[in-house]
Amino acid sequence: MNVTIKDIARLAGVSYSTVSKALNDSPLVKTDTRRRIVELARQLGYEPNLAAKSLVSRRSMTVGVLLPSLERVALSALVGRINDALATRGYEVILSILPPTSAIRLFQRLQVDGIVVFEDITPEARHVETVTTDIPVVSIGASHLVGSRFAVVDVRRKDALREAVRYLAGLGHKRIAYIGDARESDSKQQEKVAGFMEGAFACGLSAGDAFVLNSGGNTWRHGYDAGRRLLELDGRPTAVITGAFDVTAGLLRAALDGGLRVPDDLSLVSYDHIPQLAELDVPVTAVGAPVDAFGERIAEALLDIMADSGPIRRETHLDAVLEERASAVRFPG
Amino acid sequence: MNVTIKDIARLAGVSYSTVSKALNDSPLVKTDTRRRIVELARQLGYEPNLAAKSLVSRRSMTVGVLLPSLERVALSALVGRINDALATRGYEVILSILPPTSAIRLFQRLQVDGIVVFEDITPEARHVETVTTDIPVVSIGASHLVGSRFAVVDVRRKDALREAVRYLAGLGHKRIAYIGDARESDSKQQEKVAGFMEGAFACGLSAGDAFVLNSGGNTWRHGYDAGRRLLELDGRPTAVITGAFDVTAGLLRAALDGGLRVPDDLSLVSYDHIPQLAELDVPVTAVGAPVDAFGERIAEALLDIMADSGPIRRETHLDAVLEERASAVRFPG
DNA sequence: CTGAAAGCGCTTACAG
DNA sequence: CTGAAAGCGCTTACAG
Repeated sequence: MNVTIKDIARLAGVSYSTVSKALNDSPLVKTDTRRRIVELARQLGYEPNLAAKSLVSRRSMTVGVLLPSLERVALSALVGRINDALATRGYEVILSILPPTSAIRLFQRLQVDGIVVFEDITPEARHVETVTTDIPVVSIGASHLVGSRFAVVDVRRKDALREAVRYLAGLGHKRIAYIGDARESDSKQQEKVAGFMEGAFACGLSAGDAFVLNSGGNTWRHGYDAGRRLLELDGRPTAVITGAFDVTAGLLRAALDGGLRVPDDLSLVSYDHIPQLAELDVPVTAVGAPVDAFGERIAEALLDIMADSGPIRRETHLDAVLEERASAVRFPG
Repeated sequence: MNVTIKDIARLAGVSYSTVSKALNDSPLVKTDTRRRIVELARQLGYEPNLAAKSLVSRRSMTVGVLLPSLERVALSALVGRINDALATRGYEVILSILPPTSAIRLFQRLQVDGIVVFEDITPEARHVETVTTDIPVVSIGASHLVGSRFAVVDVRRKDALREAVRYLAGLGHKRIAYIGDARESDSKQQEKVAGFMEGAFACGLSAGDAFVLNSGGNTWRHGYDAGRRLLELDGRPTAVITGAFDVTAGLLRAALDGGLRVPDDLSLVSYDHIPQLAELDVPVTAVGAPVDAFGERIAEALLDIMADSGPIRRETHLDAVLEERASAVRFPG
């Protein structure tokens, strides 16, 4: 059997309510007593029973994160940040890879205080039956979940892509390609494509000079494959904007393997704003919401709606930031 | 506020203990009453409070899985199987990517009934302080966790690799390479290398004819990179054994991209026994513990030690199975 | 500053 | 077959 506050109380010769207070840093207990109790708890390897705590306090101090997989680097990074941000506020984070409906049900039973949903990777999930819940939910982008206490935190993707085009055009590039997942089923990917097109139009590029190469997905291998196709292209662009970190990594590898010099032969700007972009073979210029801020804002949004007990809906859109690195230069370089 | 059994009881005009029994399919309650209560619960969207359940029943019906990431396909597949196997027995599975010490502490607080640990991917974790727990733990391979109720479930990797060599030698191949993560820090990878060497020795291959190409890691890109190196090799092997699914996928792509025909120019056998191997560009012969059985055995081992209340330690080693597919043929083909 | 009491939502003997 | 009671481990007014 596990150690309980009653065990500690018996050994310390106090009542167990005093132990409870001591362990929760209540000012109501004498410093001396508290120290003794805390030390005893440590020695006994006491871990509070979250079930009991949550039952009486009506909060579990637990947040559930529903995610499709950890296959994308940028996603793993973001989950890590969310975890850190919530841990700072004393929340535990648990993950589930169950289908949305089951995951939400599990989270309800566990009485989590909040839920974070990544819709991003599973467009199929849209077909899943709608789940309604009173638990505060933060969704990254839109969601099929209908909650009465609901926030969307998202990145201004369009602006990000527009900014990337403007930046490269400003460096004198006239032929620019967007390479990323351009499947129509995923609205977020479509936003990036739209932003790219708008940016190209605004910069006076013609349809022939600014074009989209659909990688068909956002993994390393999609990027690598797209990179190989890029190498064989007639009239290769002088600059490329990639739609996600893993695509960038794969494409960069393909380009370097193919004998292309980056940035000399090809300038590169990547969507996703994570430190890993600086650690690639060539440090890559990033555009997007910086992951630290992104994770922080997700955590904040969740804590916000958790603090509020009434129904609430809000949206936060993070501004894109472009961070210059060595991967893009003036053309002709 | 969420719906509780008291709410249901009031609306149904019965005591809440009757509701509890009805909802738990107790034979002590009249079929008629039960049906009425169950229907009412459904209508109200009742979800049982796991905290309360776990507090009184002393079991949470929850299993924690501690994993470093979901980056490897074979690992994701295995986690999925474990989840299914445990769900069948009524257990919920929650994941954590916290550092081992923190994850175990969280699982203790959540009062999970069992823990599954994947040591595999993080050799660094060995340096982490040892964690002792009374919660039943199943580790895939050895672990730095010291529990009093502990089981190891693992694959006979050596045998698997030996079998792969024997199979290819039996097909007439004389030059065979093992390509996979051969870093010395990871004992599991070392086992595969050792099995390969033993198999080569037993089949009478010389050191020049059977060699190891260290991919330096087990991801797709490690496999792809190794595949490119393979293409440039003088005296290329006629058959290759790869050490993990993602390595196989990357290497196969590199080989096909490089103009090599599989299996005509190169026979291929992959470690890891997952259905995804059949879905690659060329269906690949697998050797290892079939993932269904693997997941099932992990779940069984955990349920076993969970059923037993005393201290217990046991090891299960799964036999490797070789499943023939189109990727390997007789040499000269 | 400390302790006794009530109660969180549930299950499970026990009595009827 | 149904209900009243005790209790799981904890927190939190409330009394002292």
